[in-house]
Order: sequence, then C-alpha cells, then structure tokens
Amino acid sequence: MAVTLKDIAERAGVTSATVSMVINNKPNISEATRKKVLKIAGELNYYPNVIARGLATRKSNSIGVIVPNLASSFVVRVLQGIKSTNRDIEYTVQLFDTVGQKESESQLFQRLARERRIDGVILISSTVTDEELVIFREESVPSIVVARKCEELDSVYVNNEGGAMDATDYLIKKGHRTIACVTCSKQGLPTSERLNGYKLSLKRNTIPFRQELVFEVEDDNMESGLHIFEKIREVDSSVSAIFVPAGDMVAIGIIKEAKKRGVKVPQDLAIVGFDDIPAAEVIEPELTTVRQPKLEMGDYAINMIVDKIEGRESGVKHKELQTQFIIRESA
Amino acid sequence: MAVTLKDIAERAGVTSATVSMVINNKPNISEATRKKVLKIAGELNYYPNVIARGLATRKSNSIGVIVPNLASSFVVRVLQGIKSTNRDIEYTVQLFDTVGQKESESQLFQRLARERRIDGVILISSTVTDEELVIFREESVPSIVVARKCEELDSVYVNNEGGAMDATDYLIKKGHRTIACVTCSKQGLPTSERLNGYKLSLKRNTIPFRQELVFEVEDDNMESGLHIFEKIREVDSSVSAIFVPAGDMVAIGIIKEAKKRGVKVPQDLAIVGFDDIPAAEVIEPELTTVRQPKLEMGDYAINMIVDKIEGRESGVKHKELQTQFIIRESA
DNA sequence: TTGTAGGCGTTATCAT
DNA sequence: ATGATAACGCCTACAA
Repeated sequence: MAVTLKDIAERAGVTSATVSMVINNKPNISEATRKKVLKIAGELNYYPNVIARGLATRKSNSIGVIVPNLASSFVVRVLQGIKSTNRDIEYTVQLFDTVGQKESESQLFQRLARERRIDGVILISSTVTDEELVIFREESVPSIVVARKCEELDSVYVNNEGGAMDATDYLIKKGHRTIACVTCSKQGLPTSERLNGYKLSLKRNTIPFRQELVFEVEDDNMESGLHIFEKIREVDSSVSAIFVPAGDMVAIGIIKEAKKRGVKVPQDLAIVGFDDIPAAEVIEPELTTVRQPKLEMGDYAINMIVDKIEGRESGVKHKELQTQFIIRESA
Repeated sequence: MAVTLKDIAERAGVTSATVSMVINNKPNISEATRKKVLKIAGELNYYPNVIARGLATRKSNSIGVIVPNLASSFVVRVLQGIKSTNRDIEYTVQLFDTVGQKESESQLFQRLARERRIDGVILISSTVTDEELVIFREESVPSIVVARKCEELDSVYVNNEGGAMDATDYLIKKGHRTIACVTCSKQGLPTSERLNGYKLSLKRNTIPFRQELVFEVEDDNMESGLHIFEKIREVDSSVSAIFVPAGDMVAIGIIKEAKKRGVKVPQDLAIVGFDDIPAAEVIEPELTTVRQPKLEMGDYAINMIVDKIEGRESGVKHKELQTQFIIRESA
C-alpha cells in the first residue's frame, strides 16, 4: 500500500495534521518534530496523494490545453512553448483535442469547466466562436485563447495584419503588381486579418484590389498548394507573385508545382508563405515567409494562465506579438 | 458554487448515495427515481467532480505520457496516434517531458509512480535505461515503453534491424558497394539495431564492413547533415551511397549540402533516410526512406495500456511493428 | 507548538 | 429499492 500522512504520523508519534503542516512548510512547527517528520517521510519515501490533496484544497494543480489537432506544426510548437516554460512541475498539463471525438467542442468545454479537473484552460484554436467560450467565464475558470484575438476571454495572438502587410509591401517593392493571395478556410479570424493586411498594403501602394486574385484552400498542406497553382494560372497567367497566408505547406506545394511546370521561382514567380515551419528551410528555393513567434506565444500563455490561477492580476488581458519577416530565396 | 450529488439528492428527496447509483448506472434503482434524478441532474447541469470520484475509487482515469521532447516529429506523431485512438474521452492524457526540467528522469518516474495522479504510463523514449524504469513495475503502475524494446516492461517498437536491412539491401541491389552509415548518439538501442541491420545486409551480400564508414551525429537535425557530409567525403571520396539511420532531417541536410557542392543526388550519391517525416517529400529529390509506423505505435500503446489498467491481460507483452521501405527519388 | 474534529464530493458496504 | 454510515487521504480551523 501507498504510504500516507497517517503512517508517518504514527511512527513520529504525532498527528497527521502536524505531518501535513511540515510537508507543506507551514510555520509554527518546532524544529525537532519537523526534522523527525521529514526524516521519516524520507525513509518511507512519502509522496502526497495529489488526488486527495486536490479534493481538500479544491485545486488540481493542472491546466488543460485544448488543441484542434496535433497534426498542425503550429499547434505543436505552441505546445512546446507551453511545456518548456512550464514553471517546472508546478502544474501538470492535460491535453484535449477537439477533432474526431465523440463529444462536440461545446460539450468538451462545458465538461472541463465543471468537472473540476483542471484549474485553468489554454485554448489553441482559430475557429471556435466567442459564444462557445463564454462558458469558461461563466464558470469562472481562468482561460486564455491563443492564436486569435478574443473579445470574451484573455488572449495572446500575433499581428496578422501587420505581418501580411510586411509581406505584401515587400513583394510590391520588388516590382510585383499582380499579386495573388491564398487563404485557408479552416482558419477563421487570422486568415481574414491577413487578407486585410494584404488589401491595406495594396491600397497604400495604390494598386487596385482584385477579388478574383484571392484563392481559398481547405487545409494547410502540400496537396492544396499543388492544386491551387493551376487555378491561379488559369485565372490570370500574368500573376508574378503569390502571398500565401494559408500557411507554409501550401506555399511549398505551390513552389513544387511551379518548378515541375518549368516556372522559375523566384524569377518568374515569387512566393511568400506564413508561419515559418522547419520545412521552409528544406524546400529549394528556401521559403521567404512571415514568422509567427510560436514558442513565445506558448510562453506568454502559460505565464498568463498561471498568474490568473494564482490570483495575480497581471493586468494584461490581451497580448499581441509581432511577426518577423524572414527573407530567404523564394521572393 | 458547483452542484454536487447532495444538491440533487435534496431536490429529489433521496439520499446522495442513491443519486450516485443512478449517475453510475447501477442496477436496482426504481425507474421512477432514476427518471426523477436524471431530470434534476440535467436541469442543474450536473457534472461529477472527478477529483472526489478519483479519491473514492482510487482511480484517476488519466494516463501519463512521458516524452523526451516535443521538438521531435517522431514523438509528436506517436502522441498524435495515442490521442486519436484514445478510446474517446475515457482517459485523459497528461503530458510530461524529461528535458529541461528541474527534476531528473528518475525523480519524475518516482513521483509519477507514487503520487497516484495517473493510472498508467506510456513512455516514449529511446535513451532511458531499464533500471530507471523498474520503479513502475515495483509500484505496480501499468506501463508501456514505446520506440524501444524493453526487457523490464511491456513495449511496442519497430523492427529496426529489418528496416535497416531493407534499406541497405536496396542500395546494394542498385550497385553500390561503398556505403556509409550515419547514426545518432542520442538514440540508444534503436540506432544500434539499425547499425546492426546495415552490417547484416553487407555481410549477406559479401561486402566487407568498414568501421571508418560509420559516422555519428549528435542530433537528428539538418545542421548535423550539413556538417557530416564533408567528413564523409574526407574519409572516402568514393562513397557512392549513404544510409542515414540517424533520421530524415540528417539525410535532408546531407542532400542539401551535396547539391550545394555540385554532387548530384541520386546519380553521384544515393541517400536513404529513416523515419519518413513530412519534409521527406518536400526536399528535392524526394527522400527515399524507411517509414516507421508512428501513428500505429501510438495506437497500440494506448490500447495496451488501457487493457492493462482495466485488468484485461491481452497477453501481448511486446509488439513489434514492421517498417515500410518508401522508394522516392534520392536513391 | 500540537491535537481534535470536520469537511472536500464520491463511492461502497451494510442495513432496512 | 433506498438510506445510513464509513471510508478515500489530505487540509484547516479552532481548541488546548
């Protein structure tokens, strides 16, 4: 059987209450009994039962991280950021995903908010609506949404508009006038913000916006890029540059297809991606892209949530991080 | 305040014990009270407090997944496999990593084994020694190690030797006689098994093994590949093929460096990787490699651990999965 | 400084 | 079929 406070108490000739106090470093314990208790605890190799502790303190010391799906390198990188600055073992992270599960997102949120399994929630997602999220506020479960500005909850996100403007400005500066834009339907707000940045950049450079140059792809993968290339060519073969807010994998797909068709990148066609994933450096030419600070987002998220859980109102409700334009070879 | 069994009991005019029984679908409850209780529970939007339940049942309904580090795409893919066949919400996964933490691996294992936080453990790692792992058996915590054959605990892993033999055989069949091999020091058993497969293949094809053609790299990343290329050339410029058990990123690095130096792949130099990561399809020429069934490993791991936790002795103690040789363009 | 006692929300064992 | 009652292991007033 597992060793409990009571076991220690008996051998030390004290009460379990006393043992509890020394284990938790409470004041007003004589040095003598503290030493004795600690010694016995060590000998018995005592570890507190976190479940029992959780019940007593109404705190689970763990936070839930809800992700759309682990196949996204963006999500994984943010998760990595969360884990690596995880204030060392103070909080355990429990992982939940929202795709392919029996229960719907709202059901999951509701359950998490009420089961008292976690002390707070980090939500990495771009598609969930604000209404679905209010449950956390209603149940007063501390929560942070990552990757998307959120009116209802605190959030950490990137300046999508600015990043897109940087990219488009750069292409224009390079002399491009017919610039296509490829968005992704599975991303909600971020994609529209990026599209907006693209438009703003055109506008301030007095280039007319043409709706037919905006293309949409379903998922951020290479396949999509392969297919969309042809469509772009069909619509306007004079397109000399493509900005791909949909993500780097789509951009990579476009590059591959372009090369295959004998279109030289970047000479005949310039490509700029969004995100900066590892594969951006393996494609040739290497992908010029807008880097999102993913580790940093995770870092902010975990720090903000812990502050909230522990009642330190850091004051920051929303944290906007800046993108970084990474110039490589594809544009 | 959260609604509890007691709240429901009061309104239903029964005792919390009764409510508990209907919530848990126990028999011997009159249809009348069952209906009434369920109705009230629904109205009050009741969710059981999992912590309290855990204390009473001595079961947390969650499993711990210990990973070396989230930067590895191999690890992430296995994790994805675990999550996606996670028997729908029955068990929650808690994530632990072993790098960059205050506590050592053994400390973490000890803690997890004793804190009663989890019902079982999946360990994805290649470097941990068997001795460090026995703690789980000692504490009778169900556990599975993934990616490495383990004497002390149940495990699921791939046939590294066979995969390496496939790769080497293929290169030999293509006429190569001077084949270098690049291993990775951070991987323990798997790397040596692969090296062994390479040796066996040489042997049965009556090609002498040359120790100086075995190179070692620290990490599975592109940088390492970039650097090792030159070293290989220095040792023997007649090397016409390189088998890279260290991993696909290293293989990709080698390809990049080769192209940069004007060495044509696969004409002048054939490259075969190990793992099959997404980037294997973005490099040009696309990487020929030995695919590890990562999702499947995760799938087996979660199923085995759940069976063990629930006392179903599936009989399988060790599951060996087969690799698949993926022929693309680099060899 | 330490012990007593009660409670955290469930489950489980008896009775009834 | 349901109600008392006692765990589960820990924390926390309050009392001594």
